Amino acid sequence: MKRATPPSCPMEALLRLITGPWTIYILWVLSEQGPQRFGELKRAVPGISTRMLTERLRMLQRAGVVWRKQAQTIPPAVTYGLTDRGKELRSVLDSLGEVAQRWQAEGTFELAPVSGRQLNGP
Amino acid sequence: MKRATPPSCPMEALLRLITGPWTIYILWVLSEQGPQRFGELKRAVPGISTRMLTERLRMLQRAGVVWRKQAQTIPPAVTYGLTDRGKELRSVLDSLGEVAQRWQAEGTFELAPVSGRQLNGP
DNA sequence: ATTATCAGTTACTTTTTTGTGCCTACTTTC
DNA sequence: GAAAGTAGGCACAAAAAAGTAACTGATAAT
Repeated sequence: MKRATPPSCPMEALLRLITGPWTIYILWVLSEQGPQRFGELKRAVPGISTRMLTERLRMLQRAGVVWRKQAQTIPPAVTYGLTDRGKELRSVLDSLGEVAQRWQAEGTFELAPVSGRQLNGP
Repeated sequence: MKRATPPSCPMEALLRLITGPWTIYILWVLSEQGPQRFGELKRAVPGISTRMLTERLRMLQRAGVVWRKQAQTIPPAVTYGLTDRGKELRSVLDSLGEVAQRWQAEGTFELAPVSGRQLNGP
């Protein structure tokens, strides 16, 4: 049956963006290591499949968070990087990571997902 | 086959927590409206199923973000609320919402999920 | 001459997640 | 005396997400 679609929230889009497996990992690599080519990125995010990487990048691109530059050479060379918007996002991730680390340091943060999906992040 | 499990990230647990449908919505209601009983909460989060609400609350509870007080009356009365840790999380959500609203105001933030799961938030 | 590289795309399969409906057991209300 | 509310639990089915493998097309290297 259809999935319930409750009223939308100002954060919904943003969360839909950074949510989902690999996404933050990708953003992280991109902001730490700078613009990368597809293959580099794939190697930098160990375990990700081509399909997933493509999909996530397309999503981030559509959201205007990541740019894509394609050189019409053979073989093709495609480079991805963070847009200005993407860098704004980075600051959010930083503050998120801050709390995460604080909690981790306190050590009391146990997390046994019941039905939580895998997140796959760095 | 098994899902790929790449190296873990300091933010993984935190993201796994606030990720997933309804979760932020629930946290939001709890922090805006204060402690609530199960039924109230369910009505405050329109469209959520009993199963989902229970599951999310259990998860948040295990993470120490939400407390649960059960009155052994008949019928039973169970109340949920944010712990101190949960309130810390709130500040993160606030800053997240800040960026979200800014982007929304700019209007350039389009988001057509390719294979993004539903997030279901307020 | 076969193979590898690049950046994907497509189709197919499996795994995970979510919704639905039915049940509890007692009390208060219509 | 039947119905509704309370806080869920359980089993089953549907839907969505992610993995896998095979394919693209031209070139460069072995």
